Amino acid sequence: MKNDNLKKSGLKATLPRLKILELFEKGEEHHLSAEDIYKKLVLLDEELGLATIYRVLTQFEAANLIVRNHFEDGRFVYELNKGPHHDHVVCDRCGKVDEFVDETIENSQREVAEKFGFKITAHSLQIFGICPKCQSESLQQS
Amino acid sequence: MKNDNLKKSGLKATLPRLKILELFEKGEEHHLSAEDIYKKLVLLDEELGLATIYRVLTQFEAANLIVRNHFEDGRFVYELNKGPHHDHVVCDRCGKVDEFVDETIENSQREVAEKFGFKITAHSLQIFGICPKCQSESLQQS
DNA sequence: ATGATAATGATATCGCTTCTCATATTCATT
DNA sequence: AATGAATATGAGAAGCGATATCATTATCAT
Ligand SMILES: [Zn+2]
Ligand SMILES: [Zn+2]
Ligand SMILES: [Zn+2]
Ligand SMILES: [Zn+2]
Repeated sequence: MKNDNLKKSGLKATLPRLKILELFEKGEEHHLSAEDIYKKLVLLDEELGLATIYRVLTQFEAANLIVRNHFEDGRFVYELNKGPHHDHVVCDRCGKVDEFVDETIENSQREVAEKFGFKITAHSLQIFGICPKCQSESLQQS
Repeated sequence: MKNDNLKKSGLKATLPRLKILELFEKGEEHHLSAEDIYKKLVLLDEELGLATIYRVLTQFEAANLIVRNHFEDGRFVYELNKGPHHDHVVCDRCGKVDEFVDETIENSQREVAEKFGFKITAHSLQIFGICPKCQSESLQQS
């Protein structure tokens, strides 16, 4: 039950938190910004204050329920934290996001950090490019 | 001569542009934000408008004179574009930045992009952690 | 049901960046 | 060197994502 999920994280089971968690678990879209969530809830006639959404996202991240990502478009997007860490391939044109896990890269990162004596806490890797669909669309234009 | 550098890029050799380029080439600090540049120029009694600095940085980047980076602290930093591409290791505590080049990672990224059919345009990789100096400082406290 | 504790939401504010537009500078041409 | 068309500058406003404030409301152990 969702209630328990929240309580295990030390968070009261409030309506806003349940709505937001539900949205993520419904999973129509994988990576959601605060604004995305706000708009989706408005459509469902479930309006929450934007401030609440920002707060809840921060709390969910601290509780490791969700993971925060920054795809260089000026805002943060969040996704449910299920399964192992992954990185992202992002289309410059349409915003499509693919996910990947690459142990070679992960290992090399650890080696780099070690070489500099850093105790690694996190990393952020995005590959930007043009997705197949957008490639074929530009061909048609020219 | 710096004038020619700018003209080759199709940019008029104006005072603001020369001052900013000079700051980068002096190289006291490697990664500079717009605000950093503004403050440094104020100290040198060479005040420019902040708007101009932002504009010039955008132009320099478009002209490939400088490279833009985002270290997840909410603003962009720029560095002179000399030599090959590199990525960054960033200290969460003090902000120290080390640079590295890792062909294994670069190659794996190309493979990932290929696997998804993306035509790669850029990537962004930062490793975050605690630098050696900050590690020893936390030891002393506890 | 009650009340202490914590959460919400409207709004103000923040920090970084971009936009606007009147003024000033650059630079090719005389 | 002076002229003028084209371009750049800078002060301030505005944009935008995110955070802070604070009076009101909801939660949940008792
Ligand atoms: Zn695309
Ligand atoms: Zn993801
Ligand atoms: Zn440090
Ligand atoms: Zn660098």
